[in-house]
Amino acid sequence: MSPVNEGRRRPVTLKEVAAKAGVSVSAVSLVANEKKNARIGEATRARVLQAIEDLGYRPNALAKNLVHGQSRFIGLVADAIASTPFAGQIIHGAQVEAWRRGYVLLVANSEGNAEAENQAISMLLEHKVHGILYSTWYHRQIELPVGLSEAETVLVNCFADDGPLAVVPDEFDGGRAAAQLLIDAGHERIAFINTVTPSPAREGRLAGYRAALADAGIAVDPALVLDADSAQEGGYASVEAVLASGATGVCCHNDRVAMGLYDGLRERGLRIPADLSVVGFDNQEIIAAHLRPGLSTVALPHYELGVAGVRALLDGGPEASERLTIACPPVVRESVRSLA
Amino acid sequence: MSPVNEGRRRPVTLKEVAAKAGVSVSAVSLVANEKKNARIGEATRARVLQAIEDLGYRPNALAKNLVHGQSRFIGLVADAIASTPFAGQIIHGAQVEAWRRGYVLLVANSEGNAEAENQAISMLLEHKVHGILYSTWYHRQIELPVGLSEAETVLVNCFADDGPLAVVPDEFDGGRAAAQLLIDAGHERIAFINTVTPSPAREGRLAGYRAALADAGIAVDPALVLDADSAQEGGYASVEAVLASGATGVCCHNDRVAMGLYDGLRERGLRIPADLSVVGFDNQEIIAAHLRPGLSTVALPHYELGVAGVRALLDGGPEASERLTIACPPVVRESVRSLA
DNA sequence: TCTTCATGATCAAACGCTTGAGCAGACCGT
DNA sequence: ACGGTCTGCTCAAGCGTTTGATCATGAAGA
Repeated sequence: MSPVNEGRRRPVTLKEVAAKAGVSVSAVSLVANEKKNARIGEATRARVLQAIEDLGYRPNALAKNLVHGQSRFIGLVADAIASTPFAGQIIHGAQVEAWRRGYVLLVANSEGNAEAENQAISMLLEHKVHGILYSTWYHRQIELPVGLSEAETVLVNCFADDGPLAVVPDEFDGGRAAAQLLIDAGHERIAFINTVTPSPAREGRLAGYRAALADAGIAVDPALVLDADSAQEGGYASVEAVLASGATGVCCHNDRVAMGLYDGLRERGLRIPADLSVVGFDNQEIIAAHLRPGLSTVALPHYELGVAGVRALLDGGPEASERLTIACPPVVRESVRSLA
Repeated sequence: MSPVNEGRRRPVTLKEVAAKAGVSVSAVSLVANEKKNARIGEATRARVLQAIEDLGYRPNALAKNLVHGQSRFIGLVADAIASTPFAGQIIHGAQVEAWRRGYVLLVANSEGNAEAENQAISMLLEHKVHGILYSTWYHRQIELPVGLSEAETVLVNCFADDGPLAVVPDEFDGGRAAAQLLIDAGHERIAFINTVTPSPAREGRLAGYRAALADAGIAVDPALVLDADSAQEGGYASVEAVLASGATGVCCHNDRVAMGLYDGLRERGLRIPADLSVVGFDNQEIIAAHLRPGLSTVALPHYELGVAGVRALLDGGPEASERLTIACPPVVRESVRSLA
């Protein structure tokens, strides 16, 4: 057995500490938890502390929870931990906030599989989680899994009819912010490459774009709203249309579309932002920060969604069936040319 | 209170089920767990099952664990859940394998902060995890956090001197596979853009590349091994050098470098793979699959690392201080031109 | 009729911890 | 000298389970 594998016997219990210190279990418990109004003499306290130290005692969180009738667990079920950094950011945000309040995250992923999902939820319930955060990697409407009704639930990045409180990104505001980036730079003919798959992102961002133009006194030309697949290929395929539209700037449905657009433009020998200003959406680090030129975009607040989710769960937050929207802040890089 | 918030009172216990069914707690326990050699009559069993159903009883996993003296938890500490999809894939792999064996993942992230990390480990220990998976988002050597010695540990995607068993990607094999992709296509003058920061990836992949060339009877020309920053910018900056080297194919230290290289080549009006064949490393989905043309690369087996980590933890696996290497399989797309 | 002996179910202890109640002794005031 | 108050600590019940030991019942075997 290697050196590092030493010392891993059965965990030390309160009882053992008590024996070693020559006091009762209660006394040790009192000392270990630094109970305010526990009356323990200095000498005894010191002896107990010493014993705890010597034995390397670690409280048993499970037993503690049992006594208190409530665990310090928060369950988080995600549908796609692996595929994108998005879920990771939600997890991270939830993690940090949960910890801050003395809670621990129990992570389960359902990877789109309904059965796995039910199992996951069952498992969370059996661990008597304080509540459950149900999250999706892209903002969408969901069918609420039945098991969820057994626990306090908050939906993160998704929502359901008649469902519990949902924490979602403010797509409208994001769309507006994206367009505003171009408007502020003096653009007036601004195209919008939207995705074809219906979603809150599709409708919300477009509406935001329209609102921004309207507010700026720019007429919304339907010819400037283009359809495309929401991946790189879609952006690439839209180059012709964008150029034909006579736009000087374009908002893309997401960063991947923008990336495809970059490719297509470059192939035609056009430069960004000299020949066309481009704005993305999502602020997907690996893309946005490293395209040439850096892509100005609007961030999807995944981390904040996680934080807000935990907060809503623990604090009660707004009533069920409501939506709590989180702002999508613009991120300025170099893909927008100022016409001023 | 909304409809979905109903019915969330204190969880139903065995005792309540027993009362409802008119039997003892033991009987219910026996039925609920389908104990093989428990002698319970058909009638009673049915009655109990009915009561369980009616009351919506869920066993309390915490209490179960208490009795058994061991929890079904596996702790996973990661250093960068949020930033890349890599950690997500490790988590996912670990999740799936843990579940398969009836374990649950307790995820903690340290985000590089030593104090947070110690807290995280403490928390895991207090929850009496069965073992801990300590993972990093890129393959590297680490200083083993002290707390880890208190639990069975497996390092994932990292290793330590005198540390516990480490599960890591086989960089050497990966480097070889990358080069082989070009060799098989008939290339003989193959460049290698390596990173400048020392790491197992840097040394391992290069060694693999050399070995592949040697095996193919191709002399290794030091002038073909280039240095670059390991992000898009590095690849972009290497274009000149690669072209000057007279190489017909190039292995990049990672997909991001390849992405930068794509950019640089395109700016010079050169086509991939017609003018230059490119091979990446990492198989970062969002990049590799969507570049134009699709990037042939070598996959980093993060998912498998997670799976193998859990397996090693639960099955004992090889001795401590050893390394378990996981293969990096090539992923063929369209960035390599066949010279045959 | 009186042991056996399955069968069906219950008892009670234990897991590690918390906590209100209780108890012995020291100290105070009268 | 005696009740009262404080201090320092222990008791014991209880959290929701599991499980080996135990017990009551009726049927089979002698």
